[in-house]
Amino acid sequence: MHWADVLADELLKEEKKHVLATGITPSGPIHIGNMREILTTDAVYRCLIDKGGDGELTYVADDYDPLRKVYPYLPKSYEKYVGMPISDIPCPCGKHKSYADHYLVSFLNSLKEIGVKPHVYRANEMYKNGDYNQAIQIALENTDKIKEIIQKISKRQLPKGWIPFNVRCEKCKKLTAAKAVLYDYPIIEYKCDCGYEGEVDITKGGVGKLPWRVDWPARWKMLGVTFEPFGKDLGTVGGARDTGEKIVEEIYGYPAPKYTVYEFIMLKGEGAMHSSKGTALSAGEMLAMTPPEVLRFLLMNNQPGKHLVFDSGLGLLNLVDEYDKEERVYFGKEEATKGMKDLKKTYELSQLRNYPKTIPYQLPYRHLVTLIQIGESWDEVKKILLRTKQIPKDLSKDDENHLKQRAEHARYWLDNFAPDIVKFEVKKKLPKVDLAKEQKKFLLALTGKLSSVDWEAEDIHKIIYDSSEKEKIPIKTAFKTIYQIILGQEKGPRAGYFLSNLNKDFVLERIEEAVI
RNA sequence: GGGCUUGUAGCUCAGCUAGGCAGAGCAAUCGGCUCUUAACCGAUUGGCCAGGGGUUCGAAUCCCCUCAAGCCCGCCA
Repeated sequence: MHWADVLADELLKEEKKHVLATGITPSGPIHIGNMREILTTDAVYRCLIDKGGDGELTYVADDYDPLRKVYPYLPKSYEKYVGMPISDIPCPCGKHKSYADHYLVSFLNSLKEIGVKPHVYRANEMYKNGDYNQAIQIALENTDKIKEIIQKISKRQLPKGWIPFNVRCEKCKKLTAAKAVLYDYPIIEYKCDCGYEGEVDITKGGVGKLPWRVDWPARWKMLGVTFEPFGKDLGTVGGARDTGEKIVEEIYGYPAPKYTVYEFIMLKGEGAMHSSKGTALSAGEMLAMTPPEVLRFLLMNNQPGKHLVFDSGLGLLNLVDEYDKEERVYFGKEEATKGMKDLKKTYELSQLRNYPKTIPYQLPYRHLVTLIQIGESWDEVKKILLRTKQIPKDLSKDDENHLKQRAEHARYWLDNFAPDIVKFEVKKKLPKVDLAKEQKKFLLALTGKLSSVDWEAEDIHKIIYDSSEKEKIPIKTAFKTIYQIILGQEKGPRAGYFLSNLNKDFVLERIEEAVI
């Protein structure tokens, strides 16, 4: 059984409306590791609905969290904002409503692109609307109990006078600097490090925030959360999950949600991704270089507890191939190889929305990578594909869009991540090369045969061999010569296919020019 | 110190959430066609399933112990 089905079954033991929650703090670029949380939950959600359950997928952006420090990717001037809620800090690029939105908006766009549609909550609005007021009041009434729970389970000593609420100083706007002096419902008197002394009324929204270890359980109760996964960093004994479980049950009188712990995603060669350390690829970038169904496939095909290595180099091509193979097997075009697990479910969960009824038109991705380096626009690529009969004339609109979309991803990958070995450029003019006599002889033989041949990959391929044999030139030199005069480099894509995708007259003229 | 995950062919891994013949891909070797850019096709080789114990008619699979590796926690979230 697919892991998502196992989790969904677990939830279905209780017949009620399930709230499947995810939450991420948009304090930096949101990366694919964070995306795993959402896609994992989305998978369970889909399985739940498939099985006839009732559920909702939610995403809480904790944008009321204070900025912890000036991250490496921030200007030094942000020093003055440290401690303020990230929804109250100006946007680094100036185009968004706030610092939080700067990262959140692009992540929400990525979610849309990858086919996830959660109900989005913003913590700053929930606090300011007063949604948290009751939870805050209950927390403050139970200060001693909460303190005891946290101290006992996390083995952490909390300071004297600690209360489960961080007041936001009215003067310096920081959540991290004010110390409560006295609590007398509904007023908290406080003294801030900035020198200000004041009081806030907790029945008014947005005057402060519950600390994380209390905020989380409060939110479970408030939203009726029944399932929420979390990363392995939070899964540790004595961590927020442990204290949260106790707090939600004993203070808020609500059962702790079910969960799964998910592993991190490593970037090949760079270790785990951390938004704060800058070793992260943003979800946006990852999606720009990877077709969305393929990215989903990567996560759906692996249990959440398995750590993944994302290879933004050549490994990406293999991943796409693997997906395409899965697709062929799903539609019965190919035998399953042993080891393909939960093939049907995995494929279906990889789809953005509706499952296709017939197999989408497939073009080998590696070949597409070559083609888009020959044709500058999709129209040109399409022309080549039609001319060489690599796609049928009556290709459906959906299939064309699918290919076009893949071409865009491949293009982004080539421009930003692909290793040089797969890159080339068809030079508009003959590159400067000193050809040896034997190379010219080979070209002469080649051009004579090429001019009279059908412009087919196999035939061209054969002619290259014939010519090299006839002129007694090593085949390696023959290929090298072709690449030199067309690409200005010594290696290139498989010659037969490559040339057949170029215009015949162009190739003949180029050879002629080179021989002179 | 604690937690999680992993350990299966030379490499990367599936099989573990139904206990029932040990599996794939790549590499290697041989052949086809002098074969380019992780692209061809066919065949062959390759394993004490980390080690030990237990449960069972039967264990890679379930339980316990040991060893090794990776990551996380022991600031904040």
